[in-house]
Amino acid sequence: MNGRSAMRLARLQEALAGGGTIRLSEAARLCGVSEMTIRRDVAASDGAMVFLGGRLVMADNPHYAPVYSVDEQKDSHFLAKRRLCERAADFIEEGDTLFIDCGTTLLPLIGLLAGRKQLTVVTYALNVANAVSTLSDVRLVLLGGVYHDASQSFGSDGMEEAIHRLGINRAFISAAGVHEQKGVSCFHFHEVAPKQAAIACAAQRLLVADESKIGVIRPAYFAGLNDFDVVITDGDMAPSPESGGPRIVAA
Amino acid sequence: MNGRSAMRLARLQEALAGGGTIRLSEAARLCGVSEMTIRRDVAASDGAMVFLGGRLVMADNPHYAPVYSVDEQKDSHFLAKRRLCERAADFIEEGDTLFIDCGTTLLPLIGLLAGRKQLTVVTYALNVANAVSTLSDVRLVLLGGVYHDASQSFGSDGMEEAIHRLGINRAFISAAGVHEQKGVSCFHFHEVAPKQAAIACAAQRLLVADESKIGVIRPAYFAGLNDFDVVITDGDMAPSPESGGPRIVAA
DNA sequence: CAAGAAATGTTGGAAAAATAACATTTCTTG
DNA sequence: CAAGAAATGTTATTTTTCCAACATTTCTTG
Repeated sequence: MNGRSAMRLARLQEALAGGGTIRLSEAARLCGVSEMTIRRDVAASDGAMVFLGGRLVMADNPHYAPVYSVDEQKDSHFLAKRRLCERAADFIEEGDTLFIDCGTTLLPLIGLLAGRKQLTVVTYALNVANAVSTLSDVRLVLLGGVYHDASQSFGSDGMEEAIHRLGINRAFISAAGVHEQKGVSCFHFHEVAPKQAAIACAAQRLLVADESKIGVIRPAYFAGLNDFDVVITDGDMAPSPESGGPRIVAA
Repeated sequence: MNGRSAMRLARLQEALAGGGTIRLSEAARLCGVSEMTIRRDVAASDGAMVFLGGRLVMADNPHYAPVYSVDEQKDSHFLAKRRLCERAADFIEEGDTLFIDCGTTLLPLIGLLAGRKQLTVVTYALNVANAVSTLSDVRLVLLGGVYHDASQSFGSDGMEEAIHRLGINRAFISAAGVHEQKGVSCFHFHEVAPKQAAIACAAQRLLVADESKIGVIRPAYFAGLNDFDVVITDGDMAPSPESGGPRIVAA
């Protein structure tokens, strides 16, 4: 890549910063070069932008929209997650206020909310909020704060309190690690407070985790298995022997 | 459109709810029909989804909406807004904490923040937050609450207080109406509180409005012209005669 | 300023996507 | 269940996008 090429790329990236696409022809005109040069610029760049049917788009940085793509196997567990979310959606009732955790596990759940009546979704995740914001008939409450890139979510001091002020029927919680003895954990410590607050005040607590999480321990512990009413998973989990443990739903 | 077709469309829409795209071939496989049928489904539908270079996308996904488009003229003021934002960006200094208002006027400003050091952006708008979230070197604080579709922004009781707890150097405020006598106004009442709070505590207050807003009055009044230190516009605005009025910057 | 290198433009053909036309299957309905 | 209609599949054609090859221009550097 050369200096002028970098300038052009920066200019285009600027134009795309607010989202959206630019036609190749317009990009060329905007930069005062031929279309071929724009193509070459983009091809030689770091992949921040890509062409999609003659239009220039910001590449799917995971910060925005995860691409559903089976053959490209970007997310090998997508189909599993979808199945899990279908099971999870069965628990939802009309008029519910749902807490939906961050991560990609619960994203397919959003699609299943379309058409349901009188739902409210509470979340602290940007990707979840974006998905819900497109559903005109679902109310969205986003718990704000400082943005954390790694988990596409927000954290703040007041979040715990904010959650307690809401009446949450069902909390759908995701996790990076689920261990029979060592409990449920995630990667990022700022997720602990909102997760715990949601678990503390929701009428029903549902843990959703695909098999890759089962038997795994991650740095930030946030709950024991018994803190959940339902565990939805496609992994190996022995049904609780004694009463009092969560109900295990296989997907 | 027929029943099964509607089912397929719903299924695809579900898959796209989390954002992203589906290849035509995958969509066909997902629905168990040929690619041609999917094409026909989408063509006969209400336009909620569109094809973009062999991929299916939600039409309202701002990530894939055409931004700069001469023939499609979706936003005739795009170039003007870009110019305004270039002027606005001149005021930004290293280490600043910026309040950025909702709407589309200030969106091009985000692109101009890339590469600047030590910036923090405070906003209550989802589209602004999405744009900022892609900039790895800019800190983002999103003020959450209940989502309002019309302005793609959030509103909550505690927002005023939350803003007052932040140290804001510069507030970039947009408006739907700017009137010499009747002051500055917007469409939605929930925007009034955050705008006023930002104006109240920012060290520098900048109003950014293209010519279509000048001389216009909208339902929700939120400030007088004298509450601003700088007004950046490409419209007709007489420079303040007496001292004390805002500095007018033409773009 | 000449020679070489790098960048950009132009052109033509390969690949992919969009569309049209027609064949086949599936669904109604009497 | 036969006839017609609707839906879907298949194939061919057109259009568009993509890419490689070569031509031209612009930039370096001695």
